[in-house]
Amino acid sequence: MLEQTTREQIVRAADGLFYRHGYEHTSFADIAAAVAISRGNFYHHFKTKDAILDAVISVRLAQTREMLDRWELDGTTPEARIRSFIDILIANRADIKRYGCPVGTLCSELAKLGHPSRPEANRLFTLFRVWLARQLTLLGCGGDADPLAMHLLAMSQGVATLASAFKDDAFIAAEVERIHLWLTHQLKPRRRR
Amino acid sequence: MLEQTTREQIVRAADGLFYRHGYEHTSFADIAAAVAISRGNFYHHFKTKDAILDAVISVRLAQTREMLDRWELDGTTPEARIRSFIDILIANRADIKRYGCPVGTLCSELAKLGHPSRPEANRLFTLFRVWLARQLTLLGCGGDADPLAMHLLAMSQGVATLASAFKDDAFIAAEVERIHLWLTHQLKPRRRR
DNA sequence: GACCGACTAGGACAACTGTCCTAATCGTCG
DNA sequence: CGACGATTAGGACAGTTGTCCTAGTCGGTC
Repeated sequence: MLEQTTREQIVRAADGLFYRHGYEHTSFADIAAAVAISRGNFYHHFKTKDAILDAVISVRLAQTREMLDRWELDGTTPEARIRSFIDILIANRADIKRYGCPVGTLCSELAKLGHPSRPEANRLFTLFRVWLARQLTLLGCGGDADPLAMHLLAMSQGVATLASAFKDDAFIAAEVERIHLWLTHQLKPRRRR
Repeated sequence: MLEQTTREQIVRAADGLFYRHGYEHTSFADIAAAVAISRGNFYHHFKTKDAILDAVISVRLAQTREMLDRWELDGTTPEARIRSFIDILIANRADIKRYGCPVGTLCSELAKLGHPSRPEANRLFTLFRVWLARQLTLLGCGGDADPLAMHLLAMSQGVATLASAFKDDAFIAAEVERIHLWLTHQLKPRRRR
């Protein structure tokens, strides 16, 4: 952890810059400056800008899988795990207010650029989608699990977009509470049947 | 309508390109090529790229006001007007699947660029926000009108983001139905009190 | 000590960016 | 007709972009 290879440093710096400034608005020079290496050295590790993007996406995919696994272990019930997902809006609210959701904004940008790595970025969404659907299936949602997972994803994306536009903490808190309530209402009737 | 000034043509072309390819990814050359004029002529109408963006935003603001006014006239009840808003997700689904919401994606991009016109772009959101809040107030939502308006905006933004990522018509239809249902449930208890 | 691959620095390269200038053309009005 | 402002074309300009090359340094292996 203390010692990082140059390649890891590059990916980490690019990850942050892509999130904060966007993929296209981040140049080779920006990343090289952030890591304090020369552009020549840079080229030795990554031949093209797209290659860096691919590396960043694959790191994000790995980190997301880790996070979902952690929630799987820490949450005693599927319901608690889903609530972990909902609460990232609170935990990351400072960054979300400034730069939006890292997944949503990246996918949106790559869509507009018509970038070949777009499908790879979308897998970040799919990761959350199937994980949420699995938790919902465990709760007995059956065939509705996937639509409900998509609905949860959509709500969190919407909150992130508006939180970034209006920079409103109270709005985030209110929406998160609303989503928690929605989940409660969604589950209660199923238990009684 | 048949005869357009060069300036209007430029703004219209820039509007479309900013939506489809993003602001930063659209160059002077792209816009000039779309209107089939020289870059020199271009400069005669707009001194800077930011000036074009400002013109595009102000046109979008005007068009949005027009649309809201039309809904105001066409919708016999506040409820019907709100449902007009919800249904734009259906009406514009083809573009939304490809490029996302014109308002949300522009605001997100300008946020990452730290662009000075960001507040102006956010006014697009505010237009919808206060309009929805007014309709909800008319329905007797009182102090909850603004939070409910924000919730409606958030849901539509979330649907647009995921629709663009997954390109799924059925998802859009299901979410729109869900939002309509939410509105119904939101209003019924208030009428009885 | 000789050697070799991994790593690094610095800069070259053409293409493109937004910006700006100059000269020519156009339609309109006196 | 002559004059004038609005419009247009074409290109110059410096700066930046992603890409690539060459030369040098370093650490470890025969």
